[in-house]
Amino acid sequence: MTTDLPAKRARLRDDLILAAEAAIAAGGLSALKARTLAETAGCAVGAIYNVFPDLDALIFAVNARTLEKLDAVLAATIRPDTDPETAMRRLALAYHGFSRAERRRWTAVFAHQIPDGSSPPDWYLGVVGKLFRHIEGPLAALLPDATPEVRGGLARTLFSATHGIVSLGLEEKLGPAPDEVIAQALVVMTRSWVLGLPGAVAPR
Amino acid sequence: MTTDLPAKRARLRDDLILAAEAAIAAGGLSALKARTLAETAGCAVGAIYNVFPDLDALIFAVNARTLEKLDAVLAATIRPDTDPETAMRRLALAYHGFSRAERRRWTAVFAHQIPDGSSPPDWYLGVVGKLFRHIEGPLAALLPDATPEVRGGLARTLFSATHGIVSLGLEEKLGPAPDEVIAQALVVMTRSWVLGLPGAVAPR
DNA sequence: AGCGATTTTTGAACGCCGTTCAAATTTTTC
DNA sequence: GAAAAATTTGAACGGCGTTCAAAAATCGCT
Repeated sequence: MTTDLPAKRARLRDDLILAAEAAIAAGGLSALKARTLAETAGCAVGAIYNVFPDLDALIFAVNARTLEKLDAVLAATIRPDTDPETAMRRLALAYHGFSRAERRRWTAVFAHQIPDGSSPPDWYLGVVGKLFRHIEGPLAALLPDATPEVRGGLARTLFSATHGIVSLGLEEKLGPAPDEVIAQALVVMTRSWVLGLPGAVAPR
Repeated sequence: MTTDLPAKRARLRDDLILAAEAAIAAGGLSALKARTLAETAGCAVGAIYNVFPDLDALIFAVNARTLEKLDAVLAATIRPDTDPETAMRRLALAYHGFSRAERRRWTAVFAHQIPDGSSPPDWYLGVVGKLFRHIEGPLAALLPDATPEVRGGLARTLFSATHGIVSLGLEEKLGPAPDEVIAQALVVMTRSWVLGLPGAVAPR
C-alpha cells in the first residue's frame, strides 16, 4: 500500500484548513492554537510547519474560503437585468446578512493583522478582487458613460464604504448597533448613490 | 517629604500612557510589551496592574487620546457657515490626512480587539461619539427637514462609510491604494452624498 | 520619635503561546 | 534486506501577559 506522498500532504493541508476554520467559527481568530489544531487534525504540532510556513499562512487559506463563500452569496443575489438601485441595495444587504450569519469567520478576514512590512499574498488579493465585480454590473447600468477604469475604482469605493458601515456596526466600535438600524443605513446609502453618483462622477 | 499618595499614582498612570503611546507610535499595537513599558515608565512590571486592570485598559486610554486629537483636527477643519459639500469634503479629507499622519496610532484604535463578550467602557464610547457631531452641522444645512434622530443616525452612517474607504485603503487589504486615489474616492463620495442624500432620506 | 499594623510595590515564577530542530520513523533506492 | 534519503515527531526554547508571596514604604497611635 503506497500512500502516495503528495496526496497525503494535500489531505493534511485540507484537514488543517478545516480544523482552523472550525476553531475560528467557534471562538474567533484568537481561538486558533497550534496545539489544538494539531490534535484536531491528527498530527504533531511540528507537522503544521511542514505544510504552512506559519499560522498566518493558514489563516489566509481559511479567509480565502470565507471570501469565496461570500462571493457565491453575492453572485446568487442579483440577476443581470436587475435595475441598479435594487441590485445595489440587495448586494449591500446580502453583504450585511453574510457578515451576521458568518460573524466570526467574517470578522477574522478583516481582523487578521500581518506583520508590519509584509502584505497579503497575490493569490489572496485575487480572491478579494473578485468581490468588486458584482458591483460593476449595476454601476455600468447607472453610469453608461464611465470608463472601465472609473467603474473599477468606484466599485472599490462603494465596497469599502459598505464594508465600513457593516463592519463598525458589527463590532459595535461606535456603540450599540442593532441589525435593523444597519440595514436601514445601507438602504439610504445605496439610494443616495443611485441619485447622486451620476452627477458626482461627471466632470465639473 | 510626603509624596502625596494619589498624586504619585496619577503620575505613574500618565507615564504609562505616554510610554504606551510611544511604543504604539513606534511599532504598532503588537509592539506594546508589559516589560518594555515598565522599564520606560520606570516601575516594576507588576506596578502596571496596580493602575490598570490589564493592558487592554491601557490601550483604551491611549486610543482615547488619539481620538481626542482627531476630534481637535476635525474641529479645526470647518467654520460653522461653510457650505455642506465643502464641509463634508474637508472633513473626509481631514480624516484621511490624520490617518496618514498618525498611521500607527490611528490603526491601533480600530485594530484593538477586546475579548469576545465584553464591550468598550462607556467613557470611551463617549469620546467616540463626539466625532460624529462634526458631520451634523453640514448635514443640518443639507437636510433642513430631517429630525435630530435621523441626522444623528445619518452622521454615524457617513462616518462609517468614510472610515471604510480610508481604512481599507490604509491597510491595503484590497490591494495597493495610493493616497491620491483614496482622496479622489472621498471627493466623489461626498459629492454623491450632497447630490443624493436629500432625495434618499425623503420618504417614498 | 518609636513601633506594630496596614498598604503599596516588587520581580521571580506561572501557564500559555508560536516556532524550532535533533532524533525517531517512514519511505525510497539499489 | 539493508543503507540512504526524506518526512514526521514532540520536547524544548524564548517570549508573552499576568499573578502573588515577600519586601519596602507608609500610616496610626502613644
